[in-house]
Amino acid sequence: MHSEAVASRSADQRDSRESRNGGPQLDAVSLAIIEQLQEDGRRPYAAIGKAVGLSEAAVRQRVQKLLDQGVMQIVAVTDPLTVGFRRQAMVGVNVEGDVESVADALTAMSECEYVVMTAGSFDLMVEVVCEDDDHLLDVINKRIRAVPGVRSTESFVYLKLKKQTYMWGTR
Amino acid sequence: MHSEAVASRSADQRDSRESRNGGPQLDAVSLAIIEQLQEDGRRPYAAIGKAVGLSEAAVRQRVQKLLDQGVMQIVAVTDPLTVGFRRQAMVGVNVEGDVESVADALTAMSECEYVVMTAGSFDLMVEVVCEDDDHLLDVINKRIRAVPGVRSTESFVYLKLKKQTYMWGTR
DNA sequence: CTCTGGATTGCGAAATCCGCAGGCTCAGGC
DNA sequence: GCCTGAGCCTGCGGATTTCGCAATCCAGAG
Repeated sequence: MHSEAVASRSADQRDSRESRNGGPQLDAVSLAIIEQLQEDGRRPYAAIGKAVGLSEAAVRQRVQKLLDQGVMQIVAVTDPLTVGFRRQAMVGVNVEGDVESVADALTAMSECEYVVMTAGSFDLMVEVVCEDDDHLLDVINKRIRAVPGVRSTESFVYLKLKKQTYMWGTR
Repeated sequence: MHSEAVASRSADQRDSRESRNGGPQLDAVSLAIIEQLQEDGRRPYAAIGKAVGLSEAAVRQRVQKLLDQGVMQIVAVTDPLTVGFRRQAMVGVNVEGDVESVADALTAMSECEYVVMTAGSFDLMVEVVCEDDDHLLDVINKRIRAVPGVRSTESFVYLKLKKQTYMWGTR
């Protein structure tokens, strides 16, 4: 019962996307479903179906597939300050040797919330979340710098978080 | 709706010791509830209640309060690469004059997912999410650098996202 | 044309969500 | 002591949602 124009356009996007990253294809309907769940992760399937033009069962099946494929996850996110983590920092890391193995080592540390390999004057950027200054100092100087291959680090302690959204996939 | 509540809540508060904790303190039970919802944002209230030792209705009331207070939000999060945003970058910004007004200007840009004021060799760090290289180039060189007060920028283009968790409040 | 595999739909049963009334505890005022 | 109100929890019935499954649709291959 729904728009065939959307379906044909999604075929084009599927081809171009798949050639880039080989990941699972997302058509316009799945994107709309994700958008709904980015507004409210507990929105009922029937309400989502009404919004995107699908039956409740179809939405449920697609959501389950998106979760199984790891395309999205539905989770609670919190403001770190209100749950007792008073010090955050972005840490730029320079590596000699294999960058990926260093990234894996940092990924294994629970204080590292966010690890990304970058091009530029840093090889890695890492966001660390700590309870206080001592904890932060310990993580940066004793844990991160102790990883084999880490040549140097530069820290940017957070003073104020101005914006943090989860609207990936929309716009 | 108001999905940026978490970040915007602490926006206009200063260095009062009390306001640093932002909202209300969380007891162990609320923390346990958050932990449950960080594993699965759609977990039924009854199952959460069984895990934390509360009735279904009590869990429901607490969750609603945590959402209303902006302590947490339940949302779908995705890997930007799999939903069509192929270029991301962290941008360090140096500012002359009022840092906060520059931060507000960047916050208003939809491509800026994440804006934080920092101490260190950058005054601001901004995460930018774009569809392609042209888009990224345009945002950095034409939009960000055009903001009054921006002295210089340095970009770190993302090569590979290694870790992205939402486990704040656990550990 | 037929067949096949994937996606969607409809529907009944089970589970969950929701609002509300009532009970319990703890401070604070009289 | 006694009362009162706020805050939190529990129990419960009805409305809503989720779940599993069989049937249907549809495009593409043979």
